[in-house]
Amino acid sequence: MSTSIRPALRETYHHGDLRAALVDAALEALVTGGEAKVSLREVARRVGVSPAAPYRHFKSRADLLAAVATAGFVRFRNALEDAKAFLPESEHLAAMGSAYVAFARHNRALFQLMFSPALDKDGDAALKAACDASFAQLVEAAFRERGDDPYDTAVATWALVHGLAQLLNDRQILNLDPGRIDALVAGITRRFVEGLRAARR
Amino acid sequence: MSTSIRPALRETYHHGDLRAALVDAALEALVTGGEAKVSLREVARRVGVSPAAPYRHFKSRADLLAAVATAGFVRFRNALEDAKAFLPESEHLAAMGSAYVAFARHNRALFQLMFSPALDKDGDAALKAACDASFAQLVEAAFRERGDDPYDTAVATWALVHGLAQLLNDRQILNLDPGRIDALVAGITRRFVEGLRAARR
DNA sequence: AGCCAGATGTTGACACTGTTCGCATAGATG
DNA sequence: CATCTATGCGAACAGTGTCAACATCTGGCT
Repeated sequence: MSTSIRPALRETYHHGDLRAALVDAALEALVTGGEAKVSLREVARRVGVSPAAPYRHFKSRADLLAAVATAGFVRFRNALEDAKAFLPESEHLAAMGSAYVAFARHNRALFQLMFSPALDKDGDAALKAACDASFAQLVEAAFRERGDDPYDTAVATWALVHGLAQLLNDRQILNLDPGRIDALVAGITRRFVEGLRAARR
Repeated sequence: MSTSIRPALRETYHHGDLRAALVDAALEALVTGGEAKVSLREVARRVGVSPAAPYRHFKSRADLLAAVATAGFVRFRNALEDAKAFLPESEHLAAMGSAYVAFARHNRALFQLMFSPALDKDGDAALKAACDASFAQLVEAAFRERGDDPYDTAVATWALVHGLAQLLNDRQILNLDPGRIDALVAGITRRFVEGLRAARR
């Protein structure tokens, strides 16, 4: 999984694939210490390289974070896709809703970063593409559910699961045992989808 | 409005109400430059005080941010309360939903800070209290709407508006002219509430 | 009134960060 | 082989959070 080849000391002057190694190290730092812990120097240190070396691959700290977020959106997209596979279309939206929240809960710091206001999505084409690819699936499923009013339906669904993910991650909702969270999320998204169908004309 | 009395130079050794002035300055810096711009030194500079002075009133930078967020939640609570005033109970939930999103849009940086994962809500009693007070109203209105299933209803409503606010603020939803956003939000929350009623047994 | 204790603000310092510069080296290319 | 370019190094700058020691003010006691 890790692209970092030489952990602390390396004998070759050039690293081989420093860029990927830096992103990996940043992801690790992100998981263990949160976004604040991801500093260029810290990441360089982990890879065993000089403090200025990352600048050959990233314009700035924000640029490194954007690369990490991009990697996150790729995983995110895959998670959403996996969720709906082998399921009838009628269950796609609910399944992806649950998967959306599950991803956020299992990748807390990464999810936070992916939706951090510090990221400049318009300035980074790769990031924007990875991000849009994730949501395209959600929108598509929403369209199948309510072709008569696809835009509002997509936005509402997206907002619901995104809000759930956000509130759970910020520990805003925690007066319940962790085991019941999955049931709660599944119940809410399911009921929401049923509500959509009931309102269909 | 501002508690800062002496803008740049002051003749008295003591400030008078430095704590409030610092919070005000931080709020200003937050609005103009985002959370990253809010540094203890910068804020001290704005108030015209030495770099270490803030430490007499705040344990750390995080502590100052928590104070700003607390002030934000007080405003937030008032905004929600104002929204439902002079309206029949049947419209409370929808009105507060719109107000929730409106507040987020009109106080972008502040809203981001209020829900920033960097804030330690459990560690700051005042912050937690101000935060809980805001949501208590939402929960109460949700309870009136669906007394048979209040918890899930409250969570779902909260998640929906929070997600909308978040997505709008992160410019995730922007393929529409600004004038129509209000209508979109109002439409979605209203339809959501109607869905709740239709599903009531 | 006069004095003292505590609260409040100042100065100076340390470690850490992002970022940039010029230099060194390795690998590819002719 | 010589050279060119990409990549890594080292030193330096300004800016930051944070702390400790010192200075000054203010309220309450006698």
